[in-house]
Amino acid sequence: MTQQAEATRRIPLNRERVLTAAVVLADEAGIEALSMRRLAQELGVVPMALYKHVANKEELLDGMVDVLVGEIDPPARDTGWQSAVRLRVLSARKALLRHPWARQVLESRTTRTPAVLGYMDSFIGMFLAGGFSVDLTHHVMHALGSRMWGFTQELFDDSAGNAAAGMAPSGVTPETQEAMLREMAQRYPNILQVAMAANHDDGSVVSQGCDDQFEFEFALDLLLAGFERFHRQGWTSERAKLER
Amino acid sequence: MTQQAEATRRIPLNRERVLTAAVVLADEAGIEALSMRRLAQELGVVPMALYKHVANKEELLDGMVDVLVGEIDPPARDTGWQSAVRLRVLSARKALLRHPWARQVLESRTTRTPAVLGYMDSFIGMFLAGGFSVDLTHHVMHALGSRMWGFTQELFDDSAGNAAAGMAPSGVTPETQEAMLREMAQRYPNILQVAMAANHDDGSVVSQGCDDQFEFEFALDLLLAGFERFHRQGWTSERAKLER
DNA sequence: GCCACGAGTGTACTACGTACACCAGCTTTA
DNA sequence: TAAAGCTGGTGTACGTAGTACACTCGTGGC
Repeated sequence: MTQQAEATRRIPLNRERVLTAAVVLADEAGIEALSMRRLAQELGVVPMALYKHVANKEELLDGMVDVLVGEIDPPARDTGWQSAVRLRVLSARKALLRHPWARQVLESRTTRTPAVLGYMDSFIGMFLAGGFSVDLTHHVMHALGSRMWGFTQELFDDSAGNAAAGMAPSGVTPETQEAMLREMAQRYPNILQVAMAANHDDGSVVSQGCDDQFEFEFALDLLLAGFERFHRQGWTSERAKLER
Repeated sequence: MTQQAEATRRIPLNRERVLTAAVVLADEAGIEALSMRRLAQELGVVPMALYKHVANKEELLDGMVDVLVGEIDPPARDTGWQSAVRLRVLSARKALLRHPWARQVLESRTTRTPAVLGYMDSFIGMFLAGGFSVDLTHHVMHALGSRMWGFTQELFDDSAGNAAAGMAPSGVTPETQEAMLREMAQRYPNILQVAMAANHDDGSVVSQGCDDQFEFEFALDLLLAGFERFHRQGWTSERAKLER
C-alpha cells in the first residue's frame, strides 16, 4: 500500500517537469517565492533532487526563459517585414504578460540559451527577408532592444501618485490623498500634469493608470516607421560605408 | 591610546557615508558583492550599525540611485527641446556607465524616491517647455522608457559568439573557436551575419563587439525624430481627442 | 545473482537580511 | 551636578537561501 502510494506520487521527475513546475510556481506565487526548496516541496521531493535535472538555479531560470520562448508564435509568413515584426513582438508581449516574472528574469540573464539565440536569429531573419541591409538590421535590432521581447521598462508602472507616496491607494484616507496631491502639485508639477492627462476620466491621479498596451504600440510603431524610412532611403552607417 | 585609536577609526557613520561607500563597493566589487555584511566590514563597523542609517537593504539601493541621479546634469538652458533632451539623456548615460550596477538596480526598483521623481519631473518639463502637448509628452515619455536613464536592454552585451558558447573568449583554443563558428553559422546564420558586420575589422565574431554608444544614439535620434514629426503635425491620441 | 548506474535523500556548510536586547557616551534638563 | 533620555554602535540569534558531498535504493544488463 505504501508502495502503491509512493508509486502514485512518484511520477518520475525530469527536466521538463521541473521547468514547468517552476514556471507555474513563479506565475502563481511570484518570482521571489521561487526558491529551490519551495520548488522541490511543490514537486513533493527533496531540494537536492532538483540538481539531478538542472545544474543550479541560474540554469533553472534559463530553462524557464526557454519555456517562455516556446510560447511565442513563429514569424508570420506572407506578410511584409513590418507587420511580421509587429505581430511577433505583440505575440511575445502576450506571452510575457502571461508570466509576470518574465521581464525581470529576462533582464537578469547574462547567457543566451540556444532557444533564445534561435528566437533572435529568426527575428533578425524577418528584417533580412524584408530586404534590409545587414548593417541596418543590426542597428535596428539594437533600437528595438528589449521591445523585441514585448516589454519596455515601465516608468509609470503604478500611477505617479502611488509612486510618490510609495504605497497602495487602498487604506489611505481621502484627506491624506488630497494632501499628497497638493504636495505633488508643488514638487512635481509636470509629473502631475501628465499623470492627470493619463487618468482623464475622473481627474484623480490615483486611478487605473494608463493604457500600457497603447503606450507600447505607440513606441513600437514609431520605431517601425523610423526603420521603414531609413530602409527606403537606403540608409547606411558610416562604419559600413567605410567597408565598401 | 586605545581611545585615540578608536577616535581615529571612528569617523562617525551617517547616511551619506553609508551610501557613498555602497556605491564605491558596488562599483569596484560588483553589485552581487554588495551585502549588508560586506558593506559594514568595508566601513569597519558591525552589520547592524548600518540599520541606524538605512531602514533596510531596499532603502540602501534606493539611496544609491539617488546618488546616481545627483550625478546627472540638470537640463541645458537656452536650447531647443530636442538637444536639451538629447544632452540630458547622454549625461545620464555617462553617469550610468560610471556605475555598472546602476542598470540592474534601476530596473529592480519599484518605488520612486523624491530624487527620482524630481528627475522625471524636470525631464517632462523639457518637452512641455518645448511646446509639446501634455498628451504627446505622456506618450513620448513612455516611448523613451528606460532610455531616459541612458540605457537600453543590451541584446548583444557580449559578442554573439561568446553568448553562444556561454563563455569568455580567453582560454578557448582557436580550433574550438573555429568549430563554434561553424556551429553558429549553421544554427544561427542571421545572427552570425549581423555579428560579422558589427565586427567588420577582422572578420571574427569574437572581437571587440559593436559600438554601444553609436547604437544608443541611433535609437535615441530615431525616437527624437519621430517625436519631432508628431509634434509638428500636432498629433493627438484618440483618448485625448475624446476629451476635447 | 551480481553489479553498475542514476534518481532521490540527508546532512551540513556558508552566506544572507534583519529582529531584538543591550550598552556607551553625549545632551538636555531639573 | 546628578539624573534622564537620546543616539549610534554592538552581540547574539533566527530563518531562509543555494548547494557540496556522501549516502541509499530500485532497476536493467550481463
